Amino acid sequence: MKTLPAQEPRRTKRDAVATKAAIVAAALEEFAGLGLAGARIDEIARSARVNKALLYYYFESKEHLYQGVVEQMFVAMTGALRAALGTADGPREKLLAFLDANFKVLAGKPAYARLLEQEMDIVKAFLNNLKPDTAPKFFQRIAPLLTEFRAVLEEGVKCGVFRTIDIDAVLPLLLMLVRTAVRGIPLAGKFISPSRKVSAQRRRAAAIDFITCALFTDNAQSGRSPKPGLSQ
Amino acid sequence: MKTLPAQEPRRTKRDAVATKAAIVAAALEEFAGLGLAGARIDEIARSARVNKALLYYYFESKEHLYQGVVEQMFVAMTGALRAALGTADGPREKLLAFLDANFKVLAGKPAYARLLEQEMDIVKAFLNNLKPDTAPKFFQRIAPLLTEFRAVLEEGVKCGVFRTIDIDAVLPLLLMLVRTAVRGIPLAGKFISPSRKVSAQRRRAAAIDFITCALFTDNAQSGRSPKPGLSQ
DNA sequence: CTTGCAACTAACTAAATAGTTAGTTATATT
DNA sequence: AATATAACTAACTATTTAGTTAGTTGCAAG
Repeated sequence: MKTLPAQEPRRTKRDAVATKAAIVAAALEEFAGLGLAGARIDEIARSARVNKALLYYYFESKEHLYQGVVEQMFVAMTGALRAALGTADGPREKLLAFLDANFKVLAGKPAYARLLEQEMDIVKAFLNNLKPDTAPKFFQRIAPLLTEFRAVLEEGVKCGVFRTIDIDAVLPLLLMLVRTAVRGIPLAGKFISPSRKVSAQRRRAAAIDFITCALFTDNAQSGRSPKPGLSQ
Repeated sequence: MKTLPAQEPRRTKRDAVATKAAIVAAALEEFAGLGLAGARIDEIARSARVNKALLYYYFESKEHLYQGVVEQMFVAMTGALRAALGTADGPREKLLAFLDANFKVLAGKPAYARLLEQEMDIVKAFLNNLKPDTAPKFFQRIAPLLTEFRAVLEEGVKCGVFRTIDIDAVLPLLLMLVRTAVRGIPLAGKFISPSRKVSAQRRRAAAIDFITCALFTDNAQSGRSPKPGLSQ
C-alpha cells in the first residue's frame, strides 16, 4: 500500500510471534485497502519488513493469510462486543453499550470497518456457492454474538422499551449505521461542500441519535444538541 | 465472473453502440463482483461475447473502462433520483420519493449497489492523494444532486416536518440505509438463523419505517405492521 | 562448544494477465 | 461494382505476481 522509503535494517532479534503479528498487521492494512484480489503479497512482505518467503512459512497461501487476518479481526471484535453486552443491564443499556463498543473497536482500527465491508461480499459469494470451502470458521464466532444481540432487541420490544420493529430486518441496519458513521461517506461527506466536513464525533452522535429516535419508545433526549452522550 | 458455457457464435450484425453497451454491461457485473483489481479483462470480453482487443478499441485501458462503467451508473442514477425530487411536493413527500427512487434503481440493478460501495473507497483514496487524476468527472454529476437532497432536509427541518438533526451527518446515513436495505447483510441476514431469511420487501419496509420514525416529527404511521407503503 | 532446529532469506519459476499488432471483414457511400 | 473506413479478430508480448527452492543464520538445549 504505502510505498515506504527503503525499509530499514530489519527486526533486531528473532521472534516468531512478533514476526507473525507484524505480517498479520501489514496484511490487514493491505487487504482492507485493496481487497483480496488487489492486495500484493510482495507489498505486505515489504511493509512488514520481512522476506516474502516468510509469509509462506507462516501461511499456506494468500487466501489463507487473508483468512487469518479476518479471523483475528473477528476474535478482537467479538471479544469487545460480547463484553459490552455482558456488563450492561437492561435492553436499552445493552443496546447503547453494544453500539458504543462498536464505535470504539472500529474507531481504534479503521481497517476493520473496510475489511468488514469486503467480508460481506465474500460471504455473499460463498452463499451463492461460487466459492465453497472459503470462510467457514468465523461464522461460529459471529453468529452467536448476533443471536445474543438479537435477543436484546427482542427483549426490548417485548417489555416496551423499543418500538415494535421487524427485528431481523432492522438488525443489519443498525450494524451498518455504526460502520457508516465510523467510516463516513466521502461522496456525501466531503463533496457536497468542502466546508461541511463532518467529524467522526458528529457522525457518531448523529448515528446514535438517529438510532435511539427510531428505536426507543420514550424519546427523552430528542434531537437538538448532539452531545456525545456515551463514554469517551 | 460467471463462467459461461462456451459462448455461442457471436453477435449477428455489426453494431457499434450495441457492442459497446454489451461491453459496459459485462464490465459492470465483473467490476461490481470482483472490484477493479479483481476484475479480469478476458472474462469481461468473454461474457460480452467480444474479442478482447475490442475493449481496447473502445476504451483506453482497464481503468478507463472502469470509469466508463461508473460514469454510466451515475448518469442512470442521478437521472432517476433527480426526477423523483422534482415531481414530489413538500419535504416529506420529496424524501419519500427520493428513497423510493433509490430502492427502485438499486433493486433494478443490484450491481449498482455493490459498485457504489467500491466507489466509496476509490473516492476516499482519491481524496487522500493516493490516486490523482482518477475519478474527477462524476463528482459534477453527484454533487449537485446531493446538494438538492440536502436542501430538502434543511427545508423539512426549518418548517418542522423533520426533527432537528445534524443534516450533514445524517445524510450519509440515509443513503447507506437504503443501500443496505437493498443489498442485505448476509452475515446478519442469513447466518443468524437460516430460517429467518428476510426478503428485500421486508428490508425495504423496515428501512423506511426506521427512517421516518427517526426523522419525522409526527409519527402517525408508527411501527406495527410493516406495510410496503410506497409504490410497488 | 557443538549440534539440532526453528526462523529466516536471495534468487528463482510458472502462471496469469493487461495490453498490442498486424491484419481481416462487413457495410455505407460513391 | 469499387472503395474507404469503421468494426472486428487471432495471436502475440511484456510484465506482474503468487508461490518455491535450496539454502543460511541465530539460538537454545545438551
